[in-house]
Order: sequence, then C-alpha cells, then structure tokens
Amino acid sequence: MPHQTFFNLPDAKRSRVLAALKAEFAAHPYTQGSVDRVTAAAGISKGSFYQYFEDKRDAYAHLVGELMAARLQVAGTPVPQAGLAEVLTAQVHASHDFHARDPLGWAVLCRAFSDDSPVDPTATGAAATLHQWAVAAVTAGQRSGELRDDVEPETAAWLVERVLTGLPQHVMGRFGVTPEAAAADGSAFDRPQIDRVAADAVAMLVRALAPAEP
Amino acid sequence: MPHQTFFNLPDAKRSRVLAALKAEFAAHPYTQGSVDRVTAAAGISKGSFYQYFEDKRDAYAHLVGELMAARLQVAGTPVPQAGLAEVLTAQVHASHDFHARDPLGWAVLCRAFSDDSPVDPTATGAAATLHQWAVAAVTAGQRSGELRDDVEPETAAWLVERVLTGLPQHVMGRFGVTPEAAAADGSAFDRPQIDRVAADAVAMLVRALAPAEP
DNA sequence: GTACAGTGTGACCGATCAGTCATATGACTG
DNA sequence: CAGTCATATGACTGATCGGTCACACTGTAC
Repeated sequence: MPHQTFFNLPDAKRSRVLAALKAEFAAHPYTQGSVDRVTAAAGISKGSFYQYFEDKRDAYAHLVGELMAARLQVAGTPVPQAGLAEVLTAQVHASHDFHARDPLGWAVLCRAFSDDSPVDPTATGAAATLHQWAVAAVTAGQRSGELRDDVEPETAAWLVERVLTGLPQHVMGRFGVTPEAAAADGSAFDRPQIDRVAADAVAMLVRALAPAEP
Repeated sequence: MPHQTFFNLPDAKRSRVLAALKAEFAAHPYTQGSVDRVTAAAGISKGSFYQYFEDKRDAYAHLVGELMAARLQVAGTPVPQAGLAEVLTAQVHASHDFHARDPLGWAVLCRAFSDDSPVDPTATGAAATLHQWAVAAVTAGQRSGELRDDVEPETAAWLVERVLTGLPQHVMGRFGVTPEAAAADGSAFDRPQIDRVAADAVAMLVRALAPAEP
C-alpha cells in the first residue's frame, strides 16, 4: 500500500504521478518498467517516489488496483438477470468503452493479464470479485437450466474469461493496431470488422455454454 | 540464427548448452533470463556463448524453434479426417504427452505463449504452420457442414487456440502445480481432476463450433 | 529568534546485465 | 620447428536498475 504521503499530495501532483505510472506500464511490462523513467515523466525526484511508495511493486499494484476498480465500474458487477448472450456482449462492450475512455489504462490491464506481473490481476481485490462473479453467474445459470450443467462451473467460467480477456489482444494483432496507436487514437477500435470478431466470439461462447438440445 | 560454431560442437556439449538454455527459460521469462546463468549451468565461458550465438535473442529463438518443432512432431499436423472432438482431444493429449516427455521444454513454450517474448511462437516457422492448419481445419469443417459457418474461420481458429494454449497454465494455477514442480515430477498432471477439466474444455469447444441444430 | 516535522532532492551504492576483446589453447599443416 | 586457424576464456566495459541517505527547504509552534 502506498504511504500516507502519497494520499496527502495535491490532486494535481498525485494524478501526474499516476499518469506517469500508467504510461510507463502501458509501454513496458512490469519487470521492464523503470522507476527512473516514471519519476522523470512525473517531474518528481526519485527520493519522493520512495516516500510515496514502498517500492516499485507497491506502485504497480496500486495502479493496477485503481484501474481494475475503474474497469469494474464500467462493467457493472451484479449478476444480471439477462441471458448469457446479453451479459457477454455487455462485457465486450464494457471493454470497448473502457478502452475509449482510458486507452493507456486499458493497455496496462492487458499487460497485467498477459505478461509476467507481480500482481495477479484476478486476485487484486476487485478482480477476484470479477472471477467469483463469473463462477457465481455460471453456477446460477446452471441451476436455472439456462446453462449446460455437465461441465464444472470453474472450468466454464475460466473459458469465458480466457476468451474475453484475450479478445482485445487478438483484434489488435489481427488488425495491426499497436498498443501505442490504440492509446493515441481512441477510435482505433471503431471498425465493423472488429465488431464482427467480437460478435462471433460471443456467439461461440454462448453456444459453448448452452444446454444440450433435447 | 546460431553461428556455424554451434553446430560444429560435439553433440554432448551442444546438448549441454541447449539443456542449460531450456532450464533457464523454463525458470524465467525471456527478459529475466540471464546469459551468465546459462553459461555457468552449461559449463562454458561467456565468450563461447557469443561464439555460438549472435546474442541472447538468437539463442532463445533457436531454443523455441527447436521446441516448437518437437511439439509439432508429437501433435501431428496433417488435417485429420476425424471429427472435431477427436482432433481437439488429440491436441490436448499431445500437450500432455509433450509435457511428460520434456517438462522443461513444455514450460518454456508455456512462457513463450504467455510472457513477453521477443519471439512470437505463433510466427516461428513451424507454429505459423499450426495456426494455418487450424484455420484450414476450421474452413474445411465449415465446407463439409461439420462446423457452423456463421463465424469467421480466423476467429473460430483463434478461439480454439486461445483455449488450448491457456489450458496448461489454468490447470497449473488451479491445482497448485508450479512449473518447477511440473518439470521435476513428470506425473504431476496424472490426475483425474485434470482430465476432467480438459474434457470439459474440449466439450465446450466442440459445442461452440457445432452447427446450429435445425 | 529556535525547534521541530513533513516533504523534496539527487548523488550515490551495490548488483546485474548483455556484449566485447585481448589473450590462450591446442590441433593440424608444411 | 614455425605458422595458421578455429575455438575457449573471463576480466572488463558501459549501462541500467531498484533502493538509500545525508542534506535542504518550508511552514508552523513557541
């Protein structure tokens, strides 16, 4: 956890530090991220950095935690009563919205899920909630007969999360959008082809979890 | 590409070097892997290392290429005439077999797919073939009516690969098997629970790609 | 004025890293 | 023997890194 000094900071300065952290870990995976570059970008001294944070990991964990919270706020956690297709589509759209709102933050979370991160984003408080929510949603769906019940809820939830979390990177790779470009151009994802990919993925997930036809 | 000197090496020494590389990049992601540790483990001097390889990346790329080739040999590339379920199950079993045969190599490939690798394993010659094979298999299945044709083959192939490549890490995380433990104990994956997870995943993939019931 | 507390600073430390190079070895040639 | 060539070596370079620390600045209390 960051030291109190960090929270005592004037808002402007604190958000400058957060922005610098975000830019750094959007451009580099955790181990490659440099405290020196962060302090230079934030316009603070290295000594100050270590008065704000316990260490590099502490700063990174705080950043990821904040971003996960923001991401979850966009997505909305409560188990909805809608059908699975609607829920999944909403998740995909939430990812899209979050990217449009905070492209750098989105890139950081992408990395946190794929690179070697000292912080397991699925264990970072809010996101553990996300996973439990997914498992709960699947279990509930199974009980109501809306979802097939011949697979373990854990496995089903994993598969859904696995596909959803990989989707952004897949479309980026497939359509040649780099994280930097995506960050610079908020509309880089406004393409019908990309919507098509997302729709296909959702359709396949829905079918994967649908109960067997009698 | 490694220099000729590497291929001139006596078999024993060359495989010592390869084994050291494998152990290093099984234990650390690429950026964390240390040439010093490799040379120490292989019992060669640093100077020799740089007479064998252009640089660290060259050695890593060579290792990954070799492992991908070995992995593909286990899996078997030709488009089989069997149903999708059989093909996918065979892929999962191939992964299992490869792990049993070469746990360290398996860990390296796991990392190459998930960590920040300078070598895109899906572009490393043999593995590009794997992807093309997957796309071809899906396209063929669509044409024959065995697979649903309302989704793009690229997207369907990606989803399948995404799930299959993530499966090992998922079961490792879920059942508390570390890469080191898996490497040390070849039978770490011989558990009925794990078979269950794999079977569930395959079942969901099959359903995801099945044509709509009339 | 002095004293103190909170905060800012950047030179510095020790470690690690990829990569180089002058030198050494030893086998083979004539 | 001398000469040549491929190979082996590890001290060294230059850079980066996370993290520390003695010191400076500022404002408040007395």
